[in-house]
Amino acid sequence: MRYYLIASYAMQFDRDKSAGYMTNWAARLFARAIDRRLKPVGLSCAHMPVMFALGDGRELSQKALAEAAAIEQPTMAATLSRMERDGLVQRRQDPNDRRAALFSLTPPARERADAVLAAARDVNARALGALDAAERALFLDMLARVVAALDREG
Amino acid sequence: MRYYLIASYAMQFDRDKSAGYMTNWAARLFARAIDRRLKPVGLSCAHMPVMFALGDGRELSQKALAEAAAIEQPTMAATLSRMERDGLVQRRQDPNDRRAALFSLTPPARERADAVLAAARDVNARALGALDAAERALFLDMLARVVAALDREG
DNA sequence: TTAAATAATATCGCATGCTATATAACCTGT
DNA sequence: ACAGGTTATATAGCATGCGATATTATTTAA
Repeated sequence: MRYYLIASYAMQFDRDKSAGYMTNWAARLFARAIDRRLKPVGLSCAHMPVMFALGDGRELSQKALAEAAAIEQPTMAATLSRMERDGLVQRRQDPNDRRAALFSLTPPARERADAVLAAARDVNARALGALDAAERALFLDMLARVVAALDREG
Repeated sequence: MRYYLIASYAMQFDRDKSAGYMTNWAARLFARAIDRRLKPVGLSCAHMPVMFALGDGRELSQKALAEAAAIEQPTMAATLSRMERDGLVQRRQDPNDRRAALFSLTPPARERADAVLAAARDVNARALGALDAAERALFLDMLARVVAALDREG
C-alpha cells in the first residue's frame, strides 16, 4: 500500500486567533461607528484628538498635536490643513518661533465639541458593553501594554 | 471675597482611557511592525489576508476574499489590482459566472508565503509578550466580543 | 418568457496614514 | 559672529480604507 501527500495546508491561518488582525478589525469598526455619528456634524474620527487637545481654548503647535494624537507629523499636517480648509481650526504664527504655528479651534468647531465627546462615549460604551466591568479596565490595560511593546521597536 | 470661574476644562479627555483610541493606536503599530518586516519581500499588511486565503493553491472570487478579510468590496478590488500589477495574483474568469473572477497566487507570491506567516507570528509574539498566557487568550476573546458588538450596528 | 430584483465587479472621490525628503528658522559651541 | 547640528513645518508619492454609484450578468417571479 502506498500513501500520497495530497496537500500540506500550511497556510491555514485563523484570523480570529491573530491579535494583529483582530485589533485592526476592531479599529476599523471603531472608526466607522464614530464616523457615522460625526458625519452629520461635518466631523470625522481623525478630528477627535485635535478637538480634545485644543479644547477649552488651548493653543498648540502642529508638533504638539501630532504627539498628542500619536501620529506622524505629515499626517497631522494634512489633517490640520483639511480642518483649516473646513473652518474648524485657525493658525497663527508662534510669536516666539518663526518656524512654528499655533492652532486653535474656531467658534464653529467649539460648538461641536459636545458632539465629539458624546460620539466617543457612545461608541466606547457600545463596544465595551460586550465586557463586564472588571474586564473593561483590564482591556484598556492590556491595550496599553501591547502599545508599549510595539512602540518599543520603532 | 469674590470668586471667578476661570475655565471649565470640560474637554479634558484621557486617550489612554478610550478603548477606541487605544485600539486604533495599537492597530497602527501592528501594521507598521508588519510592514517593516514585509517591505524587504515586497509585501505589506493588506496582502496578508489575501495570501492566507489563497494559500495552498486555493482560488477565490473577489467577493469571497473581501469577506475573508472583512473589508469592503471596493477596498479588496483596489488591493487585488495592486497585487495583480505587482505580479502577486492572477485572475481568470469564473467559468460558472461571467460576472465573477477567480484569483490565485502566482508562483512568486507562493514563494513568499512563509515570510508572511513568519511576520505575523513574530509581530503577534512581540505584542503579546506584554501579556501572560492567560491574558493572551482573554485578549483575543475580548477583541472578538468588541468586534461583534460594533459589527452588530453596521 | 420577460420584467424586476439581486449579485459581482468596476470606478469615482475622498480621508487617513505612512516614509522620504526639502526648507527655513533656531540653537550651540567655538 | 558663524558653521554645523537640530527642530518645525511643508511637500511628494503612495497604500489602504470608506461610501456612493454604475455596469453587467444572473436569478426570480409573474
